[in-house]
Amino acid sequence: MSKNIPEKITNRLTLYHSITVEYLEAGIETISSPQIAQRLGIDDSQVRKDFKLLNNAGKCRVGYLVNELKDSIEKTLGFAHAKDAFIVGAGHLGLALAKYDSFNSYGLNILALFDNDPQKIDLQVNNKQIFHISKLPNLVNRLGVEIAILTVPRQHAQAVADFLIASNIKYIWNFTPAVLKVPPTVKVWNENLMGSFLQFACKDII
Amino acid sequence: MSKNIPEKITNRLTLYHSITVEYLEAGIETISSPQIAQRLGIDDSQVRKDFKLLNNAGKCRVGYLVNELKDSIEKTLGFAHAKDAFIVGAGHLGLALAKYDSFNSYGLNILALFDNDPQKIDLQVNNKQIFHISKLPNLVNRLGVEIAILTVPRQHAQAVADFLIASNIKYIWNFTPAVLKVPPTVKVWNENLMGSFLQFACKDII
DNA sequence: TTTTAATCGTGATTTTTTTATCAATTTGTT
DNA sequence: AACAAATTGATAAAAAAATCACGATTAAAA
Repeated sequence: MSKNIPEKITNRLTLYHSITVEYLEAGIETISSPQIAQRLGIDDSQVRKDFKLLNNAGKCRVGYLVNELKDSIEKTLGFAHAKDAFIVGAGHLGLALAKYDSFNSYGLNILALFDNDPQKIDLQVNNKQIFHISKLPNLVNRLGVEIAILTVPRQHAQAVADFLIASNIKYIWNFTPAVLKVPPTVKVWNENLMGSFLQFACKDII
Repeated sequence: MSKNIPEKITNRLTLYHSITVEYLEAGIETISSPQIAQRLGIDDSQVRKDFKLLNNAGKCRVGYLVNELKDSIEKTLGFAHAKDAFIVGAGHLGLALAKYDSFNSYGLNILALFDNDPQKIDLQVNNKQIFHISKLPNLVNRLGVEIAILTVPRQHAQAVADFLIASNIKYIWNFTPAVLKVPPTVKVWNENLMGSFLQFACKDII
């Protein structure tokens, strides 16, 4: 799956996907590229070009079948290949992500949370247990989990990341503002909330 | 601020900024473009090109002064121009964002939260009060707030957005997976968490 | 002092992404 | 049945972004 689709296209595909979900719920069966383009404020030929990746023909004067479109986006983006992950840091953000059920339908399976606060240990969030961080290495190895979602405070981010790496975690989805130092064998994906906001803010809010 | 800096560059600038914060804390006074580039896995000439935007000369064989770099990134990205915002939806994600103090230093000032759950009304989070959503239109006008951070469940996203727009909100930072329908006078910034994850996942986790 | 190696600044080149264009097709309308 | 309008698919053109390449500069080492 996924011959390394560029970020921008992946991003647009997920937006198209959200729109297909909405159309299906509304009982609408077809959708056209200009409709989608207008909704997202982009060019309609861009939409059609993206759809070429999906091997999914449209029909002149009608558009695309919403359900086929949705399925092929899911197939192309690999929603089906569920990947297991741990959330590290059971603060509000960690809990919010644990409760975010969309993850599941997008192929991300949160198995458990970890924290170092004794008060939180053994609580359940959305059917996922919170463990003490010391239990992580063992569980990583037993369950073969490779992905960690890092939601600890910035000051602890690097130390916790080092611990995750020593425990065999291979992919870190980093929600902290720290820029992690990792060996080349480990991949980091920075969520960078502030960067996202500033992109927004710099556009035209002065 | 900001003569409309492209998204990608803004994003990199915030990453550079995080690194300068870290270097300052470690007491390191200079940093070179290859150092930064290696850390982020990008090309060093890219870093230097980005820095040209900052009007901030480096020194051959030495690099850039960390504190100057930090200041000019902050100036260029407009951290100083604080913008007020409301969080709409006091679930875990809303609370997490309300507690996220970095927002402040990046020029985003969260004034209050809103929800429709009577249990939550009047609670305080990080010195910000939770109001009933019905109080929002009045407060928007009294305080002149233009930005709303939308963290309600997907099913309610469009309805709440409509309400925000009717209340004079001009910018919506959308953390829900819904693709909002808004008039051209209103700007939406989609956070699109799943898109972000899939970009990560599609890279090489099969 | 001279040499060496690291780093900057920048122009040229390549690659990627976006936008524009248009013939062909299909549906609904007259 | 003929026509008008909307939409696809494909290609070409334009714009934007990333990478390469290299001379100039500077700090440290020989």
